Amino acid sequence: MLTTLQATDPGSRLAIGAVAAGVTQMPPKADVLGSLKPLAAIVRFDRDEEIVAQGGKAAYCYLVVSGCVRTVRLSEDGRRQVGEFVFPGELFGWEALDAHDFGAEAVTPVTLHRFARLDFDGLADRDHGFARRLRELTGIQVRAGRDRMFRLGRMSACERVASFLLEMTERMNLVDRPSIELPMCRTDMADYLGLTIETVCRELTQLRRDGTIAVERTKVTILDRRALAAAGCRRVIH
Amino acid sequence: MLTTLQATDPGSRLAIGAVAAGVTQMPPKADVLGSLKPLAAIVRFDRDEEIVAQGGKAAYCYLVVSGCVRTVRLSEDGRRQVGEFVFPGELFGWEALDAHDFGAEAVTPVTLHRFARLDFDGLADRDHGFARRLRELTGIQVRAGRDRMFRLGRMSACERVASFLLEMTERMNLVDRPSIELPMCRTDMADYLGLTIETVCRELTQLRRDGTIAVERTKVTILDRRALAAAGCRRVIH
DNA sequence: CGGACAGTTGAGGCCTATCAATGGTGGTGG
DNA sequence: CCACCACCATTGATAGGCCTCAACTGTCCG
Repeated sequence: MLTTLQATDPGSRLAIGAVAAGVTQMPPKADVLGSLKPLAAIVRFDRDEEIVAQGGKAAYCYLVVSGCVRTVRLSEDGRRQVGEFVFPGELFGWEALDAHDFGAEAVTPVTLHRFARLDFDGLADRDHGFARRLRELTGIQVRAGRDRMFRLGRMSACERVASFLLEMTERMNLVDRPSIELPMCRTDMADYLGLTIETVCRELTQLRRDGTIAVERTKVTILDRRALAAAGCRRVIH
Repeated sequence: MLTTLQATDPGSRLAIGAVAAGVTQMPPKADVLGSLKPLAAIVRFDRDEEIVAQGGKAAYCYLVVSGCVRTVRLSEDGRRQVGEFVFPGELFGWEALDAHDFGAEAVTPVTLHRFARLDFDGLADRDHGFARRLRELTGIQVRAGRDRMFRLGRMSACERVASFLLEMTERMNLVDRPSIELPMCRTDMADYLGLTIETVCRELTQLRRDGTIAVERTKVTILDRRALAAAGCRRVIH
């Protein structure tokens, strides 16, 4: 509406287009926490272990050192939504209010730095740079959330899966490499994308048959990145 | 956040349940901006007027004084996603990075306070309280985004519409009153909920036939709040 | 009055969920 | 070492929810 999309130079238009197409922004692997590190406890969790409980008191937040974490919400009737996957160098749990609205679980064995939220806020009060980077991080997180909103609200299954694969290559810093090892199982992918496992499988198969990717269990090789980026338009004819 | 709200009493667990059911949290109508107000410019926009362009440079952010604003993303093929509706007392545009990933348009005639992002950041540097409230606001925004994510990814059309109506009564501070005047048209609702206008209509009709609500154009009266809260389970049998 | 527009309702089709069965892999214990 | 089991992934058949296309109504406004 009101498409006076005036201007904003041609470039930015394209950039947004890319985002809308599912290429989500990647958080900078900044050491946001520099001066906080001495206060960190190192904690480890096994695969599928619960790190924070949904509804649990938000006493700590975490920085992923190695491995992969998922945040999850489970509704009473068993429906499950994965909020996000968290990769090394990224934070989670710091934006909670009093309680964690999403739980967190280890997708793979993980090593984490754990910070007391009190220390966290204290540092933000003392250190403007830290507070500023925190606000920047906020922007990144909110933006990522909006990308996912578009994906869930307006993308077909095929597009969701294709954009997911592209997102993962970015998130895992493997843009230049064709092959990625997905840490999460199909169920996690499905609950992240708002689909069923079966549909995720079928779309992967479809992309494989098209010669766009190769799949063997958790390893996905992107054979044709351009086609993957364009994927999904096949079925959505407007 | 971290505001010694550490009273994770039994209630908070329930609260999460309610959130998962689609009752989103309402941002506090705090005057977050106290000391910034002198720097604000007052701006007005007519219905459907563009306030910030999608992809536009993020020079300003806004506080809604009166009226309602929607944030929108438009993809190249015309698909549209409404990111959020912004009501009086709430901010938008402050979390942008370099450019606005969503545009903003006036749903109704609106009056806004406009702030330069630079002033905004400057104040955050000087005023810990402001910075802290900003972080708190972040948490609220991220949480609301997650609620919508669950809605878009895991809720049926009926549930989405029902939870939307409940969200609006909360957002507009009309929880106690049965009748609300929705400021937005069906198209906006549909693009917010990831549905089509027709489906939104049909679900409203269904709720009306059930005796749960009464509808006349933009005015919706909630006849049976309990039934509305439970709505949608009808079609999702697990 | 007529035209534009938002909202509503109906018919039909597609996309995705559901139900079900099979194949493959890893772990465990005989 | 291999049988067995549990679990994940894949594929097929079918059903159903939501979208698409279309027609109609009511309202506003020139």
